[in-house]
Amino acid sequence: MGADTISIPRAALHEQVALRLRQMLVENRIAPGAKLNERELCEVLNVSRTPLREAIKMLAAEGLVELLPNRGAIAMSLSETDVLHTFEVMAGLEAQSGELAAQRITDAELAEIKAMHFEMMAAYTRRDLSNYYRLNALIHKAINAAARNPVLALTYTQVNARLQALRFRSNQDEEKWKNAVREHEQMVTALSARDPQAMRAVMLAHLYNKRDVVIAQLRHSASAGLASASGAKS
Amino acid sequence: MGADTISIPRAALHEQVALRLRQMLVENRIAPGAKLNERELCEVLNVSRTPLREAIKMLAAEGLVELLPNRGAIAMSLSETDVLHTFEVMAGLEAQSGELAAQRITDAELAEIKAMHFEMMAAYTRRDLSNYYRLNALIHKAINAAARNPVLALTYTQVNARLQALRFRSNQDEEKWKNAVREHEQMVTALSARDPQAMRAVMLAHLYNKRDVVIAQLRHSASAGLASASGAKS
DNA sequence: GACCAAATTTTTGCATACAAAATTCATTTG
DNA sequence: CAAATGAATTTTGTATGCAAAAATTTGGTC
Repeated sequence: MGADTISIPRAALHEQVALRLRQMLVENRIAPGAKLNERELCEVLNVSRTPLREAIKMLAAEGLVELLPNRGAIAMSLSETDVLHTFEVMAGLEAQSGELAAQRITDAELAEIKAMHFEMMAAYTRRDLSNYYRLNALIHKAINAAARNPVLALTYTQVNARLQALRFRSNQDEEKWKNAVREHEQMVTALSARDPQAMRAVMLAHLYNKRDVVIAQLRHSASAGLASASGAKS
Repeated sequence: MGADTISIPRAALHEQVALRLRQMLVENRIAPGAKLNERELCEVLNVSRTPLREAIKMLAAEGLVELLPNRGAIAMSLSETDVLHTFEVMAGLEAQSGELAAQRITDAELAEIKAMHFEMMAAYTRRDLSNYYRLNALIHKAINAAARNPVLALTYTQVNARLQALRFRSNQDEEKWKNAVREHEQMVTALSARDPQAMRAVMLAHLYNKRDVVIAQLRHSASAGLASASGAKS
């Protein structure tokens, strides 16, 4: 995708608005199921309704908000079933991404991934959750890049966007974390061996474990008394 | 304006506009790489610029048009590389869809797919291309439905939308067609046996063969002298 | 005759205005 | 007092108007 000409003057207002709305949704500054009031958002973002509405339509196409006829838009809210479905797709995409990466990765890319892996191990050893997550995301991004398929990368990004909202920084339990780390080691091994099938298997297992962690946390935080205003449909 | 508004317009205008634009793009009534002139489209569709622009933003998020800053939108055009990448993703999605379908399909769904398969075989025997394609699409849709994952189905639809424009005029050669039919038979077999791995393998092979057919036709029609205004960047 | 520059026309982008629908609130009635 | 109904307000949906940017034409110069 175009990381090319970053024109200084100004980048399309509706694009900026879409960007900020995405942030607000992902950071849960707009609660799932909450209505997106145009007048309020106009004031907050200091734009008129036209670019705001155009941005909302884009987010709707991305699946981040839902359009209700004559009733505006509401922030998407994921039921547990939705999360399961989304992870199922993510697992397939990551598996393919890993499979392709094992076929196409360059020595330089592999070296960089190994380096990041060691950094991540350091963060893990220190129980430095913040850096662990940062490096984790970077590694997955690097694997994606090594797959050399921009359509796959875009699809991955779009599907992943849905899950970003429930990516809480809370620490997972020790054993699950240990498993995740071991899976990352297996990734490096499979990539080094250029073994697509091994890579696919590791990625699948990794994503399904991630799914279990998220689901467990969902259930936990749901029972933790937070007013579950989940409109959960679909 | 507004003397005779054609239909019963009380159903989200921008949605209707998006639908019609999608049709026009998929049917190549708007050439790949061509500029989408707002004033013209407003007249053709009998709407003002606001809902038209909202629809265009949706199509941009779907990847069907490309937004150029201060220069409007152009119809997406796929380079051969883009087509290869897209088919790669489609193959992964269909493979997963088939795999899941083999695990989850009901007897009733399977029976219906078998019935459609026989109908398709009839169309094949008669060399009735139109009905063959119709039934082919229905079968793939049914497999998707049997996978019981709406997120997967949506992702599939979105990625597939890009290829619809190409798949329009594709009469394949006899041998390739025979292969496709054999693969469809293998699908029915794998589904009947509830064999996810076999299903995955068949779907992968099927999609990659489809890819080859499309690429071959692309090259053929490209050399056939039509001045292809390929913009194609990604 | 060709190439370049300035002015005009188009076209896009954003803001505002108007209309229809939905929500809210008050009044009324059983 | 509660429920229902209808008016007032808010909110969404669409059209139009205005400013800036791009495309096009026109005029001039070499």
